[in-house]
Amino acid sequence: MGRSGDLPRGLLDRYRVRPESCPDDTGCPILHVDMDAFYASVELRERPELREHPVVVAGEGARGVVTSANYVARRYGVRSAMPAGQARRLCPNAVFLPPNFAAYREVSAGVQAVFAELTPLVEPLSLDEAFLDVAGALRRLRSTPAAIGQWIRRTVAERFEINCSVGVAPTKFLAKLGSGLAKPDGMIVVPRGSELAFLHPLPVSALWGVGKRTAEQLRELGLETVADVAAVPLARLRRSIGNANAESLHALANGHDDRAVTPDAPEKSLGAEETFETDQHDRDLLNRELLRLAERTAAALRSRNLYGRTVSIKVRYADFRTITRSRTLPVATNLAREVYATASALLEEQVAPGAVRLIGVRVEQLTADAEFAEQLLLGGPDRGWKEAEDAADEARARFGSAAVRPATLLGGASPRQAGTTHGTSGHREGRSVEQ
DNA sequence: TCTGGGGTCCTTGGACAA
DNA sequence: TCTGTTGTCCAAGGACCC
Repeated sequence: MGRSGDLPRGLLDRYRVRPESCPDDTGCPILHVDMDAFYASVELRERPELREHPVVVAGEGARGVVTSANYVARRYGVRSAMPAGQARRLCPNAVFLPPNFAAYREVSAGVQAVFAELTPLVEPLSLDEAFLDVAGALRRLRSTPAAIGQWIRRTVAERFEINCSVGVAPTKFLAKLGSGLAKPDGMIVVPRGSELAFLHPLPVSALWGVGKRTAEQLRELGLETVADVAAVPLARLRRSIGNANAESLHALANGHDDRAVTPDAPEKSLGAEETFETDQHDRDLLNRELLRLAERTAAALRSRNLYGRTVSIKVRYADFRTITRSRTLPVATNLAREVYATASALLEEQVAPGAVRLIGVRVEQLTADAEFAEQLLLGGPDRGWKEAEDAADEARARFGSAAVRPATLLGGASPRQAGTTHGTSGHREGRSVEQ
């Protein structure tokens, strides 16, 4: 995907792969594969009669947002991350569907399996996109990067009835830009040696890490294009946007990006959050919601055999002001009871009363090393809780997630609308169309 | 228009130890 | 003993990504 919506496509035709021509892909081992309008495309597999209609996948309820829209809906101005109400006004005849993450995960796993047929060097970024490094596979496959890209596009379309776009380049950043610019259903090769010619006409928003705020700051410096950023003295950039951001943008703008494709990056944090259908003042209700979110987060930790040391809560007030408060525990945990106790204490001690629209729990400083935590638990007062939560996980696995719930949650309906809960994958695709 | 949910990374600033 | 420096950890917030 990438942020391709505002990029000058006309300049890029010479990089596009066509049946009759392909740019030189020598020295371009990195592929970025990105599904087109992924969630909407998965939905259309089940509802092919809607293919020519505008279709929008959006969260239900008054506060839902668009997570995906097919290209017909995009012609009406529907964009991902747009409030669903606004999308309805723009395109009243669109078919609105609630997200079905289980289906998206299933298709995503199938697509990942296609990648695995080619190379072990696959780095998934989300359900709908991944980097592949095919350098080591070229000889074995007796192929070229561009031919592999075309094979992926053909195979994914045949097996899953979904189109994808591919960028082929010497670096990850350029491959990702390429796939975004190739959309929909296309492929772009950025030949080695053409990096700067490809990059420099693009607007600063094309750079990885430049969002709305940073783009504004760059504009204040008089920088409009990637070429401008490449030419500005690094010290001037540092003063404006900070050291790390400046160095990263300056390097990217000059075509430098030596990041490798890394298949198994460890997770740094895990969490869950919920936006209420209506703003909530009731502290008891907020506490019950914290318990529900702590349960979800701790179960996610245990399913990955991870423990976390820092518990943080997030509260968004009705005016959208957002605060976070965190506390680091002496010992890492994956027990809902401990996560909840810490979260609840943070709420009581550090969060001022007020109308709350969102509440969340997150666990950070993750480790797979259970030794220290286990030692303290064994024989200690918490040992029974660990066994109880392990048993609860087993029961959920056998009988479903509703099989085991804390007593305080029984009968206490969430103030969210029914059917809006979901798993840990809250990914939205199609940032390219956000503006 | 009125803004979800899951994440990562960076900056700033305070506390504390060496 | 006092002060300054440096490094590390922690906490909070912000920007960004999908």
